[in-house]
Amino acid sequence: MNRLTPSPSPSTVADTDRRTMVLDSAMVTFARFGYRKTSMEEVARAADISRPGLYFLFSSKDSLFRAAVTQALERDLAAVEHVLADTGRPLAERLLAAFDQWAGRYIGPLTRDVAVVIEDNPGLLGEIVVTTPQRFEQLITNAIAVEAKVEAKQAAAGQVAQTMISASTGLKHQAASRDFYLERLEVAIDLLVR
Amino acid sequence: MNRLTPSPSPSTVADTDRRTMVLDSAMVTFARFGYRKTSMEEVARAADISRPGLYFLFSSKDSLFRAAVTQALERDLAAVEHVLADTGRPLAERLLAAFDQWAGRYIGPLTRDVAVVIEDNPGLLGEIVVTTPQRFEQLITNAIAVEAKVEAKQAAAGQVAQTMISASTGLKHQAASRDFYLERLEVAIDLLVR
DNA sequence: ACTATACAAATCAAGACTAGTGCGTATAGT
DNA sequence: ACTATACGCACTAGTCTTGATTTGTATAGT
Repeated sequence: MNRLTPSPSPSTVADTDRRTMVLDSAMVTFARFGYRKTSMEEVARAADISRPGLYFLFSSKDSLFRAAVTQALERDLAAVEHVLADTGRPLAERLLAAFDQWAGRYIGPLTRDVAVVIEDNPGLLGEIVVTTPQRFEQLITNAIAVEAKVEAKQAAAGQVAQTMISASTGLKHQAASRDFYLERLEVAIDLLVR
Repeated sequence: MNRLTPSPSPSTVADTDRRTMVLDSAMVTFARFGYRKTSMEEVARAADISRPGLYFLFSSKDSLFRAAVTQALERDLAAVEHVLADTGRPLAERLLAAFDQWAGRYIGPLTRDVAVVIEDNPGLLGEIVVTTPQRFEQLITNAIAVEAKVEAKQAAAGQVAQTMISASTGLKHQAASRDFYLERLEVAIDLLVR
């Protein structure tokens, strides 16, 4: 029906890039001012297109926001998957990098707003905000279970993953900087997968 | 000068109890409606004294709130200390009980408000809200260090304590019920002090 | 060592009104 | 496959007034 299904038209690739780029700048704008105080005018200006043009790409402010957040989360999850797949590196190292992609990069003074605007609008976003963390947990659990040699440790992989995620969540609230978050989380990971 | 210094008068004990009881009901009222929307009239009514009588005991709304929060935190910390001191019980068990006193009991639908009203008014409360958690961390660290037989584990006691607190903080945000919090934290503690 | 009553001053909630902003759509043009 | 312009509708922000609360204190009484 539209660009969600790949079409043979020659401009499809360019169109997809357009949407992607618009969603990127939209996410930044939403993060900066919050959902409510961000106008479609501002999003359009940031994306360097007209406001009606924006409505041509996204049917409403809601759906634009959902699409922007979905893209961001999906991208993060893909990065997490990619980092964890590099079995050449030690497990602890991969886990730290995975958590950094998932949460660490949203801790600084500016980037924090991204996490905030997502957590502030669960009603608008629907199930994405609950399913994506679940998929993240599954990825972490698998990465730990695969590495575990003893059976007992394999069974505990889920518990280790959950504890690690709780520690990460706590640190997200305690940490003022990405570096602080990473330092503390590295310690936590070492304690939990040793 | 006043009741902060023990006086030889025969009514001193009764006075202290009065203040204590007033502070208890005040804390409940503040938690229920928030600091701003709680009137001195309501606090007085809940404590079953007159409003001028309340001003006789506490010079202002600010100082009443500070005193109420301080007493609650101090009591929690004392309970934590007491639980940890019972060296007859296994370490993991004592730690779980300690965290339950510190955070777990403030997770349910009603009790949550206590934690919220404290976190919502850091400006009014001053340094209490930062020093008390530090003292809690110290208590946990000591409890772990004392138990550790190997030197290496003693050195890591601080790291274990910090990780445990981060997990607890994360769980406080993830958990809807006290039971969920306790189940997950028990797992975390077992993983960290095994 | 309080209670009951009262009071000035400050703060706050409610209502009404106005001006402005923003969403979604339509239309004409390129 | 868009841009430019415009329009109706809803909603929000700001302003003002008015009435009610609330704070802190004072005073008289027990």
